[in-house]
Parts: sequence; C-alpha cells; structure tokens
Amino acid sequence: MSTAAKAILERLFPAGLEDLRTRVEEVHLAAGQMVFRRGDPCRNYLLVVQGSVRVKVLAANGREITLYRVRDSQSCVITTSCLISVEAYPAEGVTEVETSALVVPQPVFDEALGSSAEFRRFVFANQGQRLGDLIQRVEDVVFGRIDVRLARLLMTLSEQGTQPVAATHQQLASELGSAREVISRQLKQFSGRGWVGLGRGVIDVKAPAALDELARQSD
Amino acid sequence: MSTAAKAILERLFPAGLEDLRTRVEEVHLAAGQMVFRRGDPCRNYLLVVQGSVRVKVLAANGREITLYRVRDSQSCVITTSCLISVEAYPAEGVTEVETSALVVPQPVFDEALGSSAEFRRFVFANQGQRLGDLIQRVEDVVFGRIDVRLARLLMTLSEQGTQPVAATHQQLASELGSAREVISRQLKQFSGRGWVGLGRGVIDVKAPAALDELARQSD
DNA sequence: TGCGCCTGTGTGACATTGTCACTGCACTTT
DNA sequence: AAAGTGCAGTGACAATGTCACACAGGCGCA
Repeated sequence: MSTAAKAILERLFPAGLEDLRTRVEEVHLAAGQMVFRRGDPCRNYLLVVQGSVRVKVLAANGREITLYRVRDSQSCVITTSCLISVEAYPAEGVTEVETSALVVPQPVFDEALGSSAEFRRFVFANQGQRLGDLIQRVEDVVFGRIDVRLARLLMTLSEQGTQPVAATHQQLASELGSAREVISRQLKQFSGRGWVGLGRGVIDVKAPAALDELARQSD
Repeated sequence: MSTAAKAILERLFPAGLEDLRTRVEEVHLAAGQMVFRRGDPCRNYLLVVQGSVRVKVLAANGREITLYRVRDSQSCVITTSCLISVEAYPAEGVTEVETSALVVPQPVFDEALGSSAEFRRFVFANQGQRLGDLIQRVEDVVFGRIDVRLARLLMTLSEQGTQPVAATHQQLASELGSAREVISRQLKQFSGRGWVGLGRGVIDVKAPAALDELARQSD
C-alpha cells in the first residue's frame, strides 16, 4: 500500500480503529478505465488516493456532459449515496489518468461511519462539494451562454493562460455538454479576435485577459 | 409537537437517545415562505414533517428552475451538506404549502450522526435521492426536448391525466427552467392536436395516452 | 513514393429553443 | 366606467443544436 494511502487511512481511522484500516484495499487503475457504469449496483465505497475520475452522463445520440471530477483524497458521492440507499449508479465514471483508490467494503463503511467522527466529516464534506458542483452545473447549462462557459473552461485548462490546452473540440464539447460544431465555431470566433491560436488537438491561449473578462460575465 | 413529528423523532432517535429528541423543535411555516436563500449560512438541519419545500436556482434575468422538492418525512440535503462543510446555500428554498418541519441544531445533528444508526441511514438515504434527482435534472436540461419534458410534467401534475392542472404557463416554465413563451407555444401545439384544453391558469388533459407516449420518448 | 484510412476540423442549411417587444384579454380595484 | 394587474398570444430575431457533408494532415502499408 502506498504511503499516501496509509496517510489517508490514518487520518480517517485514528488510533483505536486500526482494525478498520486492515480491511481496506488499494487498487491501481490505468488511464481511461471504466470505474462504474450507469445501472451498476454499488458494493464498495471508493476513495481516490491519487489520480482523477471523471463522472459523466451520456445521451443516446452520443453527446455527453461531465458532472464533476473526483481527485486526490476525494471520494465519489455517487458511490456513497448508492451504498446507503441501495440504488444503481445514475452516471458513469472513467479514470482520466493512472489512478489509485481505496476500496472500502460496505460493512467497513457502515462501521466506520458509526465509530469515526473524522470519517463522517470526510464523507459529508465530499457530499457537500459534489452537491454544490452539480447545482453549479445545472445553473450553467440552463442559464449560461456557451461562449462564456467555453472561455471559463479554456482558462481553467490552460492554467489561467500559462499553458497551451491539449484537447480536441469534441473533448471540450463533451465537457460542457455541447456539440462539437458549436465549439468549433466559438473557437473560430475567438481565433478571429486573436484570443487563441488553433492547431490540431491544441489551443494556444494568446489573450488570457480577454478570455477572462468574458469568463467573468454573469457572476 | 405534532404526533407526526413525534413519530419521526422516535424512529430516528430510538430508545436510549430520548435526550436528543428533547433538543429538537418543530416549526410551522405558511405557504410561499422563504426557508433559506442563496448565500445564507446554515445553522440547522431541517427535516420536513409535512408539507413541501421547493428548491430552485434563479437566473439574473428572472428565469428559474426547480432542482427538487423536499416533502413529508424528507430532509433537505443542501442543509445537510452545508452544515458539515460549512458552506453557504447554493440555492434557495420556498414552501409551496403550509409546512411543518423539525429544526435540529448542529450540535444535536453531529451527536445524532454518531449515536444513531437510524439517523445516519436516514440522512444518507436522502442524500442519495437528491443526488439522483439532480443528475436527472442535468440530463433532462442538457439532452431533453422541451415538448417531452413538458408532457412529462403535465402527466405528473395531472396525476396521469385524472385531474386538471392548475398552473400558469410561467409556473410550468419555472419548473422546467424554460421561458414562458416557449411553454405557451408548446401548449398551443398540444391544444391544436386536441391533447389538452387551455384556460386561464388551468390546463385540462384530454388525451393522456398521447401525452404519455410523448413523455416516454428517449427513456 | 504513393495510396488509402482515420481522426480532427470547417461549413452551410436547417430545426429547436430562448429573447424581446409588443398586443390583447379577463378580472379586480378604485 | 376607468385604470391597473396578471396572464396569455405572437412575430421577429438570436443562440444553440443537428445533419450532411467536404477537406486536411498524419500514419501505416504496399
């Protein structure tokens, strides 16, 4: 087991709960691997030690939208909630990079909730964050303009304009729940204003200030 | 305190935890009252005994969308999550009818989580349901067609076509996160096909089977 | 080197949904 | 009766999504 995983376990299951630690396993997943799919029942509580899991929903026609990501030291709410209310996953999760995670079997999860205040706090804090993420998502897709959302995404992916963005138009569209053509046109518009440079699979942010101003609209 | 409230307390705080029951109060709210607004900090855990709280987000231009409802014997996840992660409410809640609720102060909430397995189960089950609701919402607004969504809504509000729907076009639009004009046009189309009859503030479902067939598209 | 093949991108035409600026109608208040 | 108010209807237009392509560059392979 990795030292990062051990550190997390020690934090969540402090002195007196050592036995719980021993019943948790660490798994290693390659990039692009499906972690859970829509309709799967869930049997374990998943906790990402290091890496990133993208949680998304798919439409029949191939469109998709990212709901949120689970990154280092975060847990997947969907797993949590389904565990308790015994429902199937309403979305699917895919690793984006090589990822290691802790697998907490349901009995251990139940026991830990009762006996570790730290664990409870951790689980709930994650719930709150994801719930906030989701509400934000709804707000964005219902009320937000696509150019503003794209500008925001580019600023994030480019680390505020310090790096080129390595992504295809399709990937950006999937992130925002839009269509490739729409993203292509918006990017062309940005490019026409000199805000970005376009290449195959890469976007150079040339005018971060301009993008940022657009991104800040309707805050 | 109402008998319904007592029943809930006895279920969540069984024998041995009677002292927790005494630290919970019941409040009565009139219809249309604001329960929490966006940006408020939250100090109490709210549990609806009887009634209905509509949780929604508002856009700057007046458009809005219903995220979910909290009804009899359910608790508001937002409250839960914010309590733990100490964040502000990301949405707002308004009572739709006269509503009674239990107010659980944070210390009692924390203590109850640790000592009552029933309470934990209750809180998590609610989390899971709301999370599912929200994901469904995202899916609907991103991928769903407005006519299908409206047909579904009418079928629900009319109890599968057994009752007339008492709602203005604006209310239906707010429910779906759309605009009044859009709803008006769709209803006119439905009316033209003989599926509904339109009156001021009321919609008669005349062809539930047709609406239902539309509502079932893309399942 | 030249030939397909695949993936990513560009584009025009059109459908759907949202926005804006009105109009008119029914009911209530004064 | 006149004015006010909330609800609904409508046309023109803007924004976004859909569909059906064309095209370009890289890559493997004959």
